Amino acid sequence: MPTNKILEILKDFGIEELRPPQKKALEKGLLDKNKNFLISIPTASGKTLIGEMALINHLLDENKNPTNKKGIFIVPLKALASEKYEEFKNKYERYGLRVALSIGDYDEDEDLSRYHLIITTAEKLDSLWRHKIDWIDDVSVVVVDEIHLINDESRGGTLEILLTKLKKFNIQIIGLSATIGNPEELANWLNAELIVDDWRPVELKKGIYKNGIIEFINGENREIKAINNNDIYNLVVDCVKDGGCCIVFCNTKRGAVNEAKKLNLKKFLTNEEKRKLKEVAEEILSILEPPTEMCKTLAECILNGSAFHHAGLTYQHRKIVEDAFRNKLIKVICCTPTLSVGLNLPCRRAIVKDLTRYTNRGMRYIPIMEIQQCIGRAGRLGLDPYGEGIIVAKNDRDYLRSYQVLTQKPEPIYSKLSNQAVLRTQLLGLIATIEIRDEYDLEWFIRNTFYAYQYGNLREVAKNINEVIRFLEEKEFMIDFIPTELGKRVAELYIDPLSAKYMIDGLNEMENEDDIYYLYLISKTLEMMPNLRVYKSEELNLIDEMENLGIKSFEIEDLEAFKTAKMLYDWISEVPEDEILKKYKIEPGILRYKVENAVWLMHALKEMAKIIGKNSEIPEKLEIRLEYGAKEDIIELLNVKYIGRVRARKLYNAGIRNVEDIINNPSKVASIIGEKITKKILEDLGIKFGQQKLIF
DNA sequence: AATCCCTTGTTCTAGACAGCATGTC
DNA sequence: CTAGAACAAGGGATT
Repeated sequence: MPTNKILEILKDFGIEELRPPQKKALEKGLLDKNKNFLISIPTASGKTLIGEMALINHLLDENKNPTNKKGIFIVPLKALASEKYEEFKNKYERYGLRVALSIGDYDEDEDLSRYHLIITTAEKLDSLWRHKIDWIDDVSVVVVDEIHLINDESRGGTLEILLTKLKKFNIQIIGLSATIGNPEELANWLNAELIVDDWRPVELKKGIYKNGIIEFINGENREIKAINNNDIYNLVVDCVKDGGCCIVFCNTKRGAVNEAKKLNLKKFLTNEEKRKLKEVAEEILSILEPPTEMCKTLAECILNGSAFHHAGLTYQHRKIVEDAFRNKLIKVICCTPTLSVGLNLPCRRAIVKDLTRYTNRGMRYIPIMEIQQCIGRAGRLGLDPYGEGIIVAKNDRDYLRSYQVLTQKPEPIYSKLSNQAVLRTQLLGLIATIEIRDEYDLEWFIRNTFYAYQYGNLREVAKNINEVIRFLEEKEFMIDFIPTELGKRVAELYIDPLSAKYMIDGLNEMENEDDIYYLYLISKTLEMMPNLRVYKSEELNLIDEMENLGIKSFEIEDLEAFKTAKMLYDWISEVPEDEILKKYKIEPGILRYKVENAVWLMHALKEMAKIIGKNSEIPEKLEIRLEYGAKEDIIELLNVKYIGRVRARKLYNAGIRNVEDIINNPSKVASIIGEKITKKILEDLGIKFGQQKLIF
């Protein structure tokens, strides 16, 4: 497809002129379908559009009709996938392209072969691959957003293996990356043309704030009027009173909340804004019934024109905060790294409060790349004359580091394939899908990884790999590179083989069938880490309870797993959410996250039980109970569409205990949960019953 | 004896991907 | 390498 055809399509969405990096990519042969690309340019400078041009080039023909080739767009977050899905659907369905979203908890359609453009995550694509996708040969282009995530300790290895697999096919790969230290290396490995550029649509002024003055890297200085002795407050007010808005990046959730509390901007709000903010605050309080402490704090901040944003918020909370910020109602968001990746949420002034962060190896500097991505948030196209990225330096050491961060190039990225958990999961995946059938395949595959490309010497990784291979063989996931039934199933379930082994051992050694024991088994897996912290005062009680269940090991990790199991038990016992949160000292978002993981792992445990011939009924029940957070007696009601834990409990207490009761007492049901919903439920059931009759 | 102030000790720390089933005239 | 806030506990002085 010639370039001008692409430009014509872009005009359909109002894009008249390309930006410099986009032009550069075209000049270097982006539309040559056999040429891979690595695009390393700043946030918000039009990376995605480069990927889109490549997609259009493959998916549409001269007459703007589908070519029936496939394109895949890989993003790092589910939230981002949903956002892109909506965007692409709006843009490309008019040409007859069928767009699908395929992420963990949501599938557009089981049969993705009918779609042209698939939006997904690396893990999901990997998982699809394990379930044997038959359409991979139709794929002719893959765009990988935030490809530098290959550097991520826990998830990078998966992306790397996926890319290594994709490279074997005749597929054009377009990697989109933030600015990184060693783009050449990554590009060479990908056999890709490299585009590096620092062009930005809005100028970014980088500066360090110290002693009441912002010193910009370009030499300018700006004195900040001190209203009080809170540096962040003064910086925020300085921006907000000119009609701007800010994002403050913090290194802890508590820090983000505390900063947000201190930023009272009432003085700068119009009455109209105050009224609307009140509505937003009420919306926040309506998410959870009753509202938790966190909800109340957030609502109070919002009345002041500020907000916090971190993993403790539920998705609904986050969405409300993000939207209110986009609508310029909320003037400042104090956040953890939740906002440093992905999401399009620009501001006029991005403030970095902390340069270090606590890790499992103690306090460490936050990578230059991450901070550059944070400050890259500054500058709203068409709204701000320029963006300001400011680091707050508390002392001389901070000042030096800030200067480094703002002027030096980011760290190089490194393969994280040495991560044992990733290696176990990935090698089993490759063996289960018969992509690796013997030692030669294995060696050949490893040689093609980024790891091998970077380190050359394979001796170190060979040791790791042999260990994993031995483990897989010993635990009967495979015999002589032939996957066993167990191995295949574990690969499909997408759990760490080590977790599968824990589960199987646990099921075999089980002395009783208490619900809590099953919850304990899944809490012991790596996938559930980190577990809840156990305080000294709790230890003896926990050990006591564990002994009664026949658990014999009382390492601190075991106690933590058991405490987590107890929390999950409370969840499925319908203990009110706010009570659970208080008791275990966590926030709503974290509870949801834990529960989501637990549902997945309980499903895996059920499958493990089936495979080794153990009772799978209890895990099956627990899976449903975890999903809804409910007791056993209302499971049947929960299986009915439109009935969740609250409606089910109401109905149950009123004597409606199963599907039959619903059908026989529609008016009673309607009086409890409303007529509209009852009608919907009956409609749904009617169809189901029709099908059942056919079977009889 | 109750209260207050200051010092010392202790605790705690970011984020977020993955599974589904169901046989068959 | 590259921490610092928040809170609890304890000691001593003051009222």
